[in-house]
Amino acid sequence: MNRKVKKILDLLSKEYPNAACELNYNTPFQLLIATVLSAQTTDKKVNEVTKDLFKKYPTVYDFSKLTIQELENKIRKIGLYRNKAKNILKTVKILIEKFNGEVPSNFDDLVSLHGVGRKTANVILANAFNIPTIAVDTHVFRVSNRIGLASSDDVLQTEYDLQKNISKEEWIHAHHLLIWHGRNICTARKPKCEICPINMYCKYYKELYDS
DNA sequence: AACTCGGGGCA
DNA sequence: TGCCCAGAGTT
Repeated sequence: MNRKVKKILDLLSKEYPNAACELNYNTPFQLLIATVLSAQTTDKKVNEVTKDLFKKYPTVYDFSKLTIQELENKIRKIGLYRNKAKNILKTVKILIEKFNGEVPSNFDDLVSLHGVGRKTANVILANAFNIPTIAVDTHVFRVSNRIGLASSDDVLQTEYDLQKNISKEEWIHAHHLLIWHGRNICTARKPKCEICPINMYCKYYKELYDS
């Protein structure tokens, strides 16, 4: 990892010691469901729904007994609930029929599931299977672009592949730091550059300051 | 590349 | 009220 990246992550870590993924789950399957649900919404909302859902339907086999209408009703307070309910039940069927009821632990199988794209697959690989990767969502992408850390998620992935000096846990923490930073400080509109702890390293802020 | 899904939170 | 959101699928 290059020096600038490390310095930026150190600063963020010091500034936001409690930044972390807040999704509630106990198993890879529950993480899969929670992550599919989390698209275009917040962890807080997802947890409100999954708390009751995972208590009554903890496993993939429990989910397989749900009808589409039942699942829609249970996740209705989250947006996009029709698509998500449909995708989840399709995925549950595939997990049972093709993957012996287990969540697959490789990228290609994960993205073959309904409702699971590149970002969700990486979240599952990193958090459930201890596999080095990083999920690039809109926040990570935006923050990375602004500070000149990377111009694409592939570059961020490469950054991770190249460095072997920090643990997976540290890198996942770094990932959550970037997301937290993107949601709260480095927002898409009206970013709070004046209180940003890493503005001295930021290409976006420098251009703003120069103009 | 553009469009759609979407209820709820917040200004 | 209007705007926006820890994406993915379709056209």
